[in-house]
Amino acid sequence: MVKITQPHIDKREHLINEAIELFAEKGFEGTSIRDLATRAGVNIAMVNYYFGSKEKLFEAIVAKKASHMRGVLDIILANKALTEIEKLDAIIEGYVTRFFAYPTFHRVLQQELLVSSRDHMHETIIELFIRNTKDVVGIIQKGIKSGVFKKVDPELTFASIIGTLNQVLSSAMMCNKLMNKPKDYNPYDNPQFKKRLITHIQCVVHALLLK
Amino acid sequence: MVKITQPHIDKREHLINEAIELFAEKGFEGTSIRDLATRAGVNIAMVNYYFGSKEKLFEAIVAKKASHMRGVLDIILANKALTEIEKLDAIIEGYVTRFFAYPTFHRVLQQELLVSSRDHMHETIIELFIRNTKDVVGIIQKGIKSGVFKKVDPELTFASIIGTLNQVLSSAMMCNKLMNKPKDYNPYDNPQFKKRLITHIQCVVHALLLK
DNA sequence: TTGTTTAATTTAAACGATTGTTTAATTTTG
DNA sequence: CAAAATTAAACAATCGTTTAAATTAAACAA
Repeated sequence: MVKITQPHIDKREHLINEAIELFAEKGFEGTSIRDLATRAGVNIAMVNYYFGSKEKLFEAIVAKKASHMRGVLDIILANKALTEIEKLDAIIEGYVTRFFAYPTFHRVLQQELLVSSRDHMHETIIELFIRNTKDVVGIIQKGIKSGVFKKVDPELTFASIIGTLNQVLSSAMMCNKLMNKPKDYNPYDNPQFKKRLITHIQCVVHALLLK
Repeated sequence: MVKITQPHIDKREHLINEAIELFAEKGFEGTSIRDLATRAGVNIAMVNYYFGSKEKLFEAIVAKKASHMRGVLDIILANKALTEIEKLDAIIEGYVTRFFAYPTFHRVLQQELLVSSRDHMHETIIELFIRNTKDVVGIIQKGIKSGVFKKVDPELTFASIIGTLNQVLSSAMMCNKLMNKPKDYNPYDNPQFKKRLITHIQCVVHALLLK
């Protein structure tokens, strides 16, 4: 007898992945559990069975995926062989690579940053951002103190890095219009576009910081 | 006899303004018409009476407020006395001023850019962005051709300008944490912070473009 | 001004549909 | 056989919207 349903190794993970796609497209409130259950091919009750509630599913999503950039940052920060500007270059590449690998997830995070009604979730995401911000700001400040960097605004410089990336990530349709690609094209699958973005942000940081 | 209700010159406008605040805080789907009616001090039926539907209320919001930057851009573009870099500086100041004057409205727009489920609304907002993008990109390309600007990526340069601004705008709580302000502080009311942001973005553009 | 008529506004109540969640029975698994 | 997973069905609550009656405002003739 042939199995009709896919052999999901971990149904929890499958639900999380499908939820990210739906949340990114329709938003958290705009996505119903029935939408999700249908799309994931499971019963309506399974979401509450696995996660307890819709909101806890959201927390599970954040808990599972949001801390990845921490590891990347820690490795770069611990690398004594890198100069400050090389660290920043590596961080930029790390961010773009990560965001391009999971564009829908980071769209969900951005949505939650904009919507402040789910207080706990909002603060959790901000905490993550703040820690990363302080690390990058620290590198910039160190470079300024040692005289390698010009005296810029460290916090807003990081805002420019992440902001540029988020701007590109916020709407695929907009990217496609600007690149004359068809409407349903996925710009985040395009390695040339990814390279172009990395180069641009690095250029911005170089121009702003290096004397 | 004293009037109990406030003398709203235009109830339509009052509803729009309250809706912007609620949509910015809770999102479009996260805001119920009952929420809005209660907050605005009107009956539940009034939203549909004035706008026809919740979605048309949203369209009314966009139609009323979204085209303002066009006028600002047109004036700057038509000013023959300005050099390219002066135009860009003026555009940056215009954008920051506008966004700081109506931070909640622009948060609503950003949300709608992230959520692509309401197709018509999504495209409308993108059209507005695209037009403005093309104008700014045009200035940068002109500067590059005449040899005044370095050969940068014009589209992504605009993404950096708007992206930096949107990043700052996306969460007041984050701004406050970075500036060591209390949780309920409104950073967009702070003229020094506004000046700081204008200066930073202009610095970025100068560093990136000027030889 | 006056009273009358018509239109615009506002209201409370109800509409059906959909929401997240729970239940209790059933099937699958180890 | 016991535990875990899955199901269909129902739960109360809330959603956007509509209705039909009540109120207010505007228009107009006398």
